[in-house]
Amino acid sequence: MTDPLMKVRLDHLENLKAHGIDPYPARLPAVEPIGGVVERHADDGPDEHVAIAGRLVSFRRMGKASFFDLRDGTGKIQVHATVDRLGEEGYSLLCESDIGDFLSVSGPVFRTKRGELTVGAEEWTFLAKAIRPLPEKWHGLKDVELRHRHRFLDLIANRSTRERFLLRSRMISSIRGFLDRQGFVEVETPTMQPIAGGALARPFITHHNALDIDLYLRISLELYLKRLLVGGFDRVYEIGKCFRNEGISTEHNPEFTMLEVYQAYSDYEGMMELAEGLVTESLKETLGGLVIERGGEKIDFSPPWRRVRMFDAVEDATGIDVSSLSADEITKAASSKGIELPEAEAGRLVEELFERFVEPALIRPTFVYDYPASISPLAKRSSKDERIVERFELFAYGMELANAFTELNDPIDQRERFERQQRLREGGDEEAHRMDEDFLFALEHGMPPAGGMGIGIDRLAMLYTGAESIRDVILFPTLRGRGER
RNA sequence: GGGUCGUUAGCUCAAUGGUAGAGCAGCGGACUCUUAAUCCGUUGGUUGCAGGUUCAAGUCCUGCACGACCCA
Repeated sequence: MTDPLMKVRLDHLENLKAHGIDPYPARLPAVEPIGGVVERHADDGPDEHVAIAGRLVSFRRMGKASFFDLRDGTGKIQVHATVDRLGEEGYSLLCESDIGDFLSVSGPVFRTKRGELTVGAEEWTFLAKAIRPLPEKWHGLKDVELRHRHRFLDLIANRSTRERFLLRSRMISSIRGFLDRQGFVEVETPTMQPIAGGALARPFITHHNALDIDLYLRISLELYLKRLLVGGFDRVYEIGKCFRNEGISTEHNPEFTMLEVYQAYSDYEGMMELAEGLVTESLKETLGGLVIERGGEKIDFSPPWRRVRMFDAVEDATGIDVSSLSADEITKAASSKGIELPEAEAGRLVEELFERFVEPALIRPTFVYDYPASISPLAKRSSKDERIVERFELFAYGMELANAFTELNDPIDQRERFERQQRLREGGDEEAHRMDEDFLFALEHGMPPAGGMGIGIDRLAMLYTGAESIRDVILFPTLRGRGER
């Protein structure tokens, strides 16, 4: 509390109290949003009195008269204060306000000589004191670390940050609207689960004291939503946080938001259509068009989107025929082209080649379909080739946006897949899927054929907003702790 | 996990190994149509932390913390 800038503000606070003014009153005069006043007076509005409230964002003091700007969530307006109308004491107390304080003001609306819409203050009320200074008004807050660590300051100082998160919010609303109109039911399933399944990833672990059991934070929504398919919810979705105990990058945050949708009596082709419908509708609603420009490239989302088999995409990019699905052959062929691959099972090798040589080049929206069964333990096998599953991932701007499949509803095959995953787990693969008897119990009661899809909401928001890092579309991204602030 | 870069006043940024500076904010003064207000004056620093080299370190070296980007 020795900070001199805080000292000044605390002195101002004490001075308010000395004049009988509560710096943090519980009640305030009735006010209306600033945006409404601005809108009504867009061109020569009514001659009226208004009452508004907001944060003091700039001050221009000129002796016995002053201008200052108040901002609330809807807009900003200039206020004119004079000794004539407020009296010596009222005026000088008002002028002792600091940038960042909250005030309410009432009086007539008028335009200055320069045409600026202004409220002539006849009365004012102090609403809340800020005892720390706000970031500088002109250069704003640029330090990336501070912007993430103190997002509230970023939101105050940088208009574009506010806009970005408003856009994210509108995007999610439009997705909800689209799914609701299609008859999908929104549900909520457990965040803390006895077995974290539905994806291949390391979970976070926590402990419930009263029950004395370990619980995992969910890594996907999948297995509970499929239980609901068994239960008769034919069209369900959930938008919620998932947690993966993995590294952090421009595309990964330990907690992130997923949309998962399940539709009975559909399949992965139905999911492709659903993806196209969902994204194009929400793009139109939030951005007003289907073409967005990212990194100097125009990306057209007009359907239908390109579809390419995973094996063909890998072969096109590397010249390696991976359709044999033999780890030895793939490793040898890669090696002859100077590509070193880790020792792994064939499906993993294909995935590795895909991620390295294909994914970054997928700029326009593309469905990559038909994946190795070995890396997709929850997807239904292709009727043509049992080593392949009916699965696709959607890519755009080099990012994975969605993952979908024809859901595996054969409980016997599902049990075998889990058993295979368990063997990988015992072999040291921490990301392999766990055996989930409770889920199998549900499947054994019969699950309708269905298509299911997961969409990374944060990634989609990156695409919509043009953000280069996932941290720019998450209000409070995960950061390492700091001793003090 | 590896590599590269960064961290200087509340904020945005300067400073050949040689006295740590500017703008904005703040403080004092002038000013009743300003709006990045203007004019005069002025305060403000453990240069991320800990060591080392040197007559001398914000600057060079080592380690650590935090962050950004790239790679795995």
